[in-house]
Amino acid sequence: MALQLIRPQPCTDPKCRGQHAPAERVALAKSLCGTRGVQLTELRRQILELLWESGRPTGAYELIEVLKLRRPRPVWPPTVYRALEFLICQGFVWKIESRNAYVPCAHPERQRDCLFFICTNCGATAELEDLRVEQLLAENATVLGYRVKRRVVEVEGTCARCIAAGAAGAEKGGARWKVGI
Amino acid sequence: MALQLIRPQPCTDPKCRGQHAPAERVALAKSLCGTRGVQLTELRRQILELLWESGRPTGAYELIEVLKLRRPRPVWPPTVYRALEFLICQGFVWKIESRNAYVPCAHPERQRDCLFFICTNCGATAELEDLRVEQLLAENATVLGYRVKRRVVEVEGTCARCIAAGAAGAEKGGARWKVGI
DNA sequence: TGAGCAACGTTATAACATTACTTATCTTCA
DNA sequence: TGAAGATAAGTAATGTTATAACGTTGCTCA
Repeated sequence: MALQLIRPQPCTDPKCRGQHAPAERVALAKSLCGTRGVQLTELRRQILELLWESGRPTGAYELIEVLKLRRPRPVWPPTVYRALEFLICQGFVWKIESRNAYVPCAHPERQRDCLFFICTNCGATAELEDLRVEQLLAENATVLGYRVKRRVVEVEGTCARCIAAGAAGAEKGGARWKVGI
Repeated sequence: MALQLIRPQPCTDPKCRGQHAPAERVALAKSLCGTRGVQLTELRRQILELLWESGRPTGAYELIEVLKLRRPRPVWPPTVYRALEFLICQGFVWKIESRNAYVPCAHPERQRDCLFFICTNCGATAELEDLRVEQLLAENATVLGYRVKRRVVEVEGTCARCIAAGAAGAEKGGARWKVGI
């Protein structure tokens, strides 16, 4: 059951102009798991790959659909949610709270909270770090007396491609998986 | 069916050290609705009041429970979601995306995106504006070529009171409504 | 050889949200 | 007055997202 559509994707972090192939990112995750003494099992690997292939925030139930087609036996929600929890804990995946959907993390080796820019038209998601934002949030937290655990920064808008295409509410989809074989 | 527990709450925006009573905030909403030519109906007003009373992000189904007790006839999800949509559109309520829950807006007259600091222990939520954060996000959006529509900034942590109380995962609740009469 | 553990399977259900259609209420103007 | 239109709310059903609770598998290691 070979995977389809493994192709490079531009890294959306301006600090990293390179290109990342999903396979390469999955290999990095595998390697980090080795270092950390945890397992990137087949299911976990498969979910991480699917997220890389998708190219947009993807819901758990969408993943379940695809996994049902690609795996010998059907997969149920708790299984997928457990795998997602693992991937999130290890820093390989982010949850986009404003969409109840998941995206792969471009730089799991970094382990910092990121900002996300999400195109409401095509779903394209850009992930980046900005320490200045983190600093401002920390500063505000101090003023309020809060001890920070997690930052959720999600900016919804329209991406450059969709602006160029004049799209401001036309299509809704985004990438789709080639399923089967 | 008079409301209980209408008491002042500290404004969590450092730019505004005053105290806001829920009743006063509801009156402001009423007045703004008048100006805008829209109606703050009984149901909408009641939901806004409940959110002010609650003192923490409150889910739609929790509101439904209370409304079922306080209103002559039961209330169903679409009714509440419609009212919430109205309140959000008018800037009287925010949705906390990371919790699928709702909080009243301390300054509906302002109409800007806010930052939220949410205590994972007691639910206390601080709302504030920081133009510097907005600017940084705008700057990043420009670099990425995104046109910004909405910002979601939610910082999870522990509030000063819970830190002082040594609580780092004990209770889970927060304010509760006095229901009835 | 069976205790301990991590991962996954399975059923059921909780929690959050929307669709589609109906009914009520209010306004306005012929 | 009362018909037409607009706005809001009622209701049943359903869709979507997430977790609880318990069982099974397969591996490791004493």
